[in-house]
Amino acid sequence: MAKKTLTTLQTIAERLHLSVSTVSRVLNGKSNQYRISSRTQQAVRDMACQLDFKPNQLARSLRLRKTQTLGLVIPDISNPFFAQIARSVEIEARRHRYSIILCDTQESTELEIESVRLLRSREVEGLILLPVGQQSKHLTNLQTEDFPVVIVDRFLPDLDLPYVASNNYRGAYDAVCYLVNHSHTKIACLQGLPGTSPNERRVRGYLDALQAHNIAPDLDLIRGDSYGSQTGYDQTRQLLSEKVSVTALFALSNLIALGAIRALVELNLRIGEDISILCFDDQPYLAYMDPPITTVDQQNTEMGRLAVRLLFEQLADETIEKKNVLLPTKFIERKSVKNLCLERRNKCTPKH
Amino acid sequence: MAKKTLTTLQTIAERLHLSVSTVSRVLNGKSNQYRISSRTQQAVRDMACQLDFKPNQLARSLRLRKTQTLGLVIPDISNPFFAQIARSVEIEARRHRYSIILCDTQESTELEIESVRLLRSREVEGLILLPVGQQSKHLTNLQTEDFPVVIVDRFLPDLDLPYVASNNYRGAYDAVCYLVNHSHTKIACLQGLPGTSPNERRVRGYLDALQAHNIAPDLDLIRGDSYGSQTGYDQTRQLLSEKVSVTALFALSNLIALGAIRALVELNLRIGEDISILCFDDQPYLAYMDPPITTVDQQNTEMGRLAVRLLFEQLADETIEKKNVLLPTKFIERKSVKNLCLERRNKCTPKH
DNA sequence: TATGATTGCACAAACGATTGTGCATAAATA
DNA sequence: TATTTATGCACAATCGTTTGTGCAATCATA
Repeated sequence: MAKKTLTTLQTIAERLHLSVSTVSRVLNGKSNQYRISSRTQQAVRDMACQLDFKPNQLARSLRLRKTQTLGLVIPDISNPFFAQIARSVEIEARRHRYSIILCDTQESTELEIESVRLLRSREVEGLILLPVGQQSKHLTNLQTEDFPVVIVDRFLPDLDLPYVASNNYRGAYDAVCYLVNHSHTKIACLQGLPGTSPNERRVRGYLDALQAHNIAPDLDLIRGDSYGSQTGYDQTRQLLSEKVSVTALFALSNLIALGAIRALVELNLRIGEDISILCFDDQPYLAYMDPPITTVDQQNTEMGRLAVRLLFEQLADETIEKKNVLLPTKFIERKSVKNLCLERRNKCTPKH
Repeated sequence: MAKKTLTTLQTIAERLHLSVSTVSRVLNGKSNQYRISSRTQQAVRDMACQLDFKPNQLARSLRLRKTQTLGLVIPDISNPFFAQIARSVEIEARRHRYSIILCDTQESTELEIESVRLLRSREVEGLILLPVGQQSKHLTNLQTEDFPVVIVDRFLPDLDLPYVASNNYRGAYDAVCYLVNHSHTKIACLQGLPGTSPNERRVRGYLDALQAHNIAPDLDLIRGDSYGSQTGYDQTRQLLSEKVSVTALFALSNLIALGAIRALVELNLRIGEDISILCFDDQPYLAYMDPPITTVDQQNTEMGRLAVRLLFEQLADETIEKKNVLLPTKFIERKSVKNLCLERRNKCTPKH
């Protein structure tokens, strides 16, 4: 028997010969404020429980102008890096009794635009936005209209919105220093999507680290155009057919590394011996590869949590100054980088 | 300048000296039905565009009793297996102009109960539910109240709700046949969470495959109690310290496999040589391990898509008979299983 | 016994959209 | 010209909540 007539305040009110307002007040804990007798209170609560009353959040939100909902816009939820962030966002939001509407933009700016519009149409109170990152025009609205939003991971230079991201520059800088300290000088950089901030910052870190060690960067060693594994594979094959002298690969994402590794295996190159590799984004499996891959880990969980926290600060206090946060990365040394010459050890400190 | 007074139908109506109803009808394409002059139509459209009118979906949903929203309840969105399903659910839902409210239950039945309640309170039109899977009491409500829902991955025996899952039995059966055909007889089964349907079906497939080959199953070779990597590690160490004769490990999830692999490496056992391993859930990285791991792949994307499709069938036609779907798995042969004896090759067909 | 304070609740207006019905004015027909 | 029909829109109810205000009935006080 489907109970098709859903329970509302009205249902309860009628059964008890009360008004909806009274019922509402009781269930919202405003009994004292409005002097509802404890007999009535009990009756209302009992009936609500008996009928399994679930308040209609739509009506509530409409009236209150508060939806207790955040929008989460993400380029690809199946990417573990993003999924980890999504998880901590959801958990942190739930702690505040907020729900998450999820939009996967499939790395398409068009879908991103549509998603933001949709979410605003659904009256989310704020947005956690992981932008595709190559365009920002559509986001300036958010800025000018002062809509609560926190940008995560990829931020956009000409946009003054609060963001939280890894300190990609520093992470890359340190990683390359590590390579150099292991006597690598011919280091290829397998980059992700050019024009996106993590990529640009990492490339910059790569270049600066080289220069800090008086190694003239060879721009031809910077290859690639996406964070995916196919790029890693293609570029590695291409590169090694041209530049046989490369001794190390610096992959700017774990997927790129995965592709590169496949190429290396096909080329019968032993990782950590014939060629070294080091990549961004630690993932559980990287510790189990043979050899285990040395990585630059990002604090994904912290990133999500912090984003939500910054967003709530905006919601609570509209005049708060917009903060930007760069989270430190963590270098995880494993066995994929060979020390070419144990003698040589330089000091290494970043420029910025 | 924050435009704090948001644009509503009223705003447009006032500016044009029209009624809200007229504006609403124009924007909903009912101009002809209600004979709105084309001059008025144009004016309304222009003004809506000029003011960047975004219809308040709350109000709309409340009135229409349709939220165009589905709830997605998932045990752990950071698990790539679930994340892939989530992605295809989101994409398929969006194709139908539906949004997804995401709830991560953190593998807790309690949070699952709370989530279902919350989502119903938010008036989602249906649920895609990946249950924690060991309790079903709280889900019988959905059944008796005839609330649209599709269960994914883990289904519950005493619950008559439509589900979509992999054919775990067949997948496991085939996998074990493969092991047996490679002359393994001492095969350990590193299981996931007992009591959950995928686990039970896989274990059943494992047992049946052994018996089909006249190998008496040793129940002591079935170990473990969770889908995580720690279990894989612990159980593998424990097992190999007791049962040195085991020649192959059948891991019921990729994370379990990962843990097992770590243990094997620590024990200086060469995978595919000293010991063989085979696992459920293909993931990109498994092809890049050394050696590449042979797996039973599940059609995650298809699972998500199908779940949404079944849900929409329910929404469209309430009298439709509830379908259950088992998707075939795909065996992916790589190099982690050694053929102990090239001579021996048995025929192998499943019992069910 | 008036008067005032207190108790306990109901009425009604919002929130922003949709939609059945009604009512002018204009055009078409008799 | 009188009547019908068509045109073009407005009015008001509704979805389920929340909340400011009002108003009886009861109680305490003078």
